[in-house]
Amino acid sequence: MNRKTQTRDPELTRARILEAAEALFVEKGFSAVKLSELARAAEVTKSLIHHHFGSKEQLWEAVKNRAFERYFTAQMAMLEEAGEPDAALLRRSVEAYFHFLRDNPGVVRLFAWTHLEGDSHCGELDNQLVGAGAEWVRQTQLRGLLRADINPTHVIAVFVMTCTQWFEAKCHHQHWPGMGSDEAFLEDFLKIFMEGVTPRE
Amino acid sequence: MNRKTQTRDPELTRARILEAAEALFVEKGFSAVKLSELARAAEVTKSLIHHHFGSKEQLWEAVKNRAFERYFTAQMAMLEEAGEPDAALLRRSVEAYFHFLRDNPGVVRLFAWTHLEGDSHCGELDNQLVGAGAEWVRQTQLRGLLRADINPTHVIAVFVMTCTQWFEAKCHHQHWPGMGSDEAFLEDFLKIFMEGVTPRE
DNA sequence: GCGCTAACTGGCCGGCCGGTCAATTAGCTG
DNA sequence: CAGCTAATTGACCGGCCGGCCAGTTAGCGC
Repeated sequence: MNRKTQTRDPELTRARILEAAEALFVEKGFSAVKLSELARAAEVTKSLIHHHFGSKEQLWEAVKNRAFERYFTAQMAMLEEAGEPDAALLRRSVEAYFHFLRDNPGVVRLFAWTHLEGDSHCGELDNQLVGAGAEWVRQTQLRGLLRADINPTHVIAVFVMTCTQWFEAKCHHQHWPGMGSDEAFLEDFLKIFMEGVTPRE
Repeated sequence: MNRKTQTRDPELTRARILEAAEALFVEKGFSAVKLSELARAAEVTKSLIHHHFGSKEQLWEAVKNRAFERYFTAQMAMLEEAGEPDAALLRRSVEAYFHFLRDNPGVVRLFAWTHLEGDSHCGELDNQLVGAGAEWVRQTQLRGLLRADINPTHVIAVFVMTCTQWFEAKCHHQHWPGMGSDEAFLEDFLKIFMEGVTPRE
């Protein structure tokens, strides 16, 4: 509580570097970031970055790991407080995921950079997330509350991908004629999605 | 027909540079590409690149413009050979778009890089594409063949975004447990999507 | 064939990139 | 308080980046 008025504080230094690095990497991607500007932004010498993280690449890995860890634990927490597997749960999951991405634009961009690098690490990370989600869908299908003729993983994938792309490509489609707000789009997507996964009477 | 055995051919040189540049930019993004490697790949001197395109930035713009032009005209062609506005047309449009992206992975990656740059140029380009598509949806809604309580632009957006993200984030979700092939996913997506936009009896 | 334009070449440049290193010193251990 | 570890500094490095320029020459109009 009282500490950190010292002149040296390696943990805080690491944190400052990580913070500045995440902001810059999120904005410009790995190769467009210069260590010099990063050092300036973190109010740290370039040498300190190397001292704490070894190289630019290793720092990039550290930034990604930290961010994806946060993403993962946040999703895991949502998952655990879920209730009975039914259509309402699916709807709430979509809403929660959409709003999580809206509130964490950095994660969305990090995912995008990572995809372009072809790095599949982030995908492996949420294997159990998707696995659990798909299992719920399957159970809901068995209870007759969702259409049974659709691969449960695909159900998860469809809403994850739509939400992700909405925020990832915002600059692309936000000026399309007739395009609505975040909430208006979410509502329309849910109309289509929920109707599409619900069994006919 | 016979020409191009000459020692000089500016058009072919430009084309060679554009070709090599597109391949490299698609793979690595703007800032990770070095003019030296690009020159080597195009079998051209670095000076020649500057001679024909001015700067690295201008070359990047030229590459994007050319690619998006191709995308635009291809979509426009599809649009013109469409028939009566009904649900079947919508389904065929989704299939056509999905397969176009599958067959043009470079375009998908260029879009992704462009989105991360925050460049909205590509979005403005297909304003009329989306406008026309939304208008069709609206007409189909008026004829009672699609649900009328959904913003037509959002209908277009949902399938465009799902298709795009499927290919953009392939490395992310291709190893998810239970994930199917391109065609299996498309089929399931169409089940959800078409059912979701069709009016109840 | 003559001359002009522009395609093309090779050498060069200033700057800054990521990274290293030796020296300094704060802060903990005993 | 001594002694050690590691956080921190600033000077420095080789390499290569994007870009420039003076000079050469192919091809075309006249």
